[in-house]
Amino acid sequence: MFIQVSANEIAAKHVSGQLNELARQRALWRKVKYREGSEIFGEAEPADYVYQVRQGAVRTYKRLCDGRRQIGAFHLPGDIFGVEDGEVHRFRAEAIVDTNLWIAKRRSLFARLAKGDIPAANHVRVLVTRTLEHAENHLVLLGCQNSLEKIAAFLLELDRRLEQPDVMVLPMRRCDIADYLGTTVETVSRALSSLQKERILSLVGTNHRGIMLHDRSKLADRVCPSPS
Amino acid sequence: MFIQVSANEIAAKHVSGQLNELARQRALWRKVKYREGSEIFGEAEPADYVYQVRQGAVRTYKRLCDGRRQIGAFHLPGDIFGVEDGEVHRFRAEAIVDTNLWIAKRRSLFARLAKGDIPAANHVRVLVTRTLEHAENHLVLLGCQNSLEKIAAFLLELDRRLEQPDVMVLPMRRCDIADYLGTTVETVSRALSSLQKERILSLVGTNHRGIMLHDRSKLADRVCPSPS
DNA sequence: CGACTCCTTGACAGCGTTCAACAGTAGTGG
DNA sequence: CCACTACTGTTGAACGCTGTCAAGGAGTCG
Repeated sequence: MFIQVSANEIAAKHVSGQLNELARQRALWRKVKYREGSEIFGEAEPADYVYQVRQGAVRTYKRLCDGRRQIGAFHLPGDIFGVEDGEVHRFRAEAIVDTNLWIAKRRSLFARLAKGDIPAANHVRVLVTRTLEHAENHLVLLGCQNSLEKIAAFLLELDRRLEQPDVMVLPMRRCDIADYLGTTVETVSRALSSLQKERILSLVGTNHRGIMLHDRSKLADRVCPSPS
Repeated sequence: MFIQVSANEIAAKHVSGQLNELARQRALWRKVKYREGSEIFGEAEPADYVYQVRQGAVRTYKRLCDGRRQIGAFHLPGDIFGVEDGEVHRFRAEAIVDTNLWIAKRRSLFARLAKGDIPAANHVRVLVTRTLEHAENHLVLLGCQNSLEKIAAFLLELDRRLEQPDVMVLPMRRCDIADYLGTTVETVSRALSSLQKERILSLVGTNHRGIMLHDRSKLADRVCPSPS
């Protein structure tokens, strides 16, 4: 759901043992490239494949009839997405930047489930559960947090997943962040500027896609941890 | 996630075949009663049991350190909840009113998974997937909808699940609705009053817990459907 | 009856959205 | 090389939705 930018290729450490096992059987997987902005699968489309990001980044989202959009997750190198229990996808998936994926026929995977392939079944359950856990935390963020807290939580999560790089380079635009956090580009921009004024971070590079965190503990103070 | 109020006992039609199969094996299940407001399980507590609502209603939620609360779901008669893939619960569960549950030892269920009980594994996957699907729709509601749309969506979902009763009686308080929708009691109250002024619904009964929908299509106009 | 809880309503302020203008960069073509 | 366009992000100003605070009504319970 977050970005791997410090390295373009996925790092083995980011793939759990179980996922590794699932992905290791390369006979199942096929390589596919998607250009920036192109659709990987649509909402209510048949869920015929399972995807793993190798390079680049993916956003999954739902859209309301009047154009409003809610991004459910960002998928980064190593992440597996598109695993559904039903016949169709409930989200639309697009490449945020030029992206390389591995895709696997879903039927071949589910055929193994039907045959009683317990490890395969467990893998699917783990993947779905991980997705659920992320969605649950996202609910709290959308329902309880104000705009500064949302941005802080977003940055900290990103920072954690990238293992605190010196500079994290966001592959997504401000409007993607806004639609992920349930706010607007202007609010995202103002929050980042505000944090920069407080010397908590620096915005660097083209379009300020790069972010340097100077004071992670101050940033953490801005977001309320989940346990009561 | 919504309330069964027209009948106190669960109706068979509300339990899918698969869930029925899981629940039918009563040898596994034990009956437990919870008083209004009492805790069924806590956040980060060991997930030793699986629960099915027989009578009453349950809320599951997370709380931030300063007291803010996000209700993830309401569980009604027939609903199974507390199924986790990990060792601990990620939500806290409380009885909204006096509630009767059936509980099953989780280990006995997961023992069957480990032994290669494919139907049992599928049941768990279906349950988790159903929870995920609800959470995904909830994300859109929290991230994209304004207060009137949230209330309208809430009411319509409730109405659908109750199969359009003449009067639906909410087991939850306004503050529960507010924390479910990411808003406040006052906003919930104002939205309901506003819809009543427009003759779309009537509030009846003690504490206005009863709601009669007069014009479901007008109410549906208030909420934007998900497909683009 | 009094105390309590829950809900509603009003007044007001503030956060965040909306609208608008502008800066910086990349890409294109003369 | 520069002009032009397109795109992204930033910032300012004004508005409005929603949160906050406060008061009061209605029902419940001891």
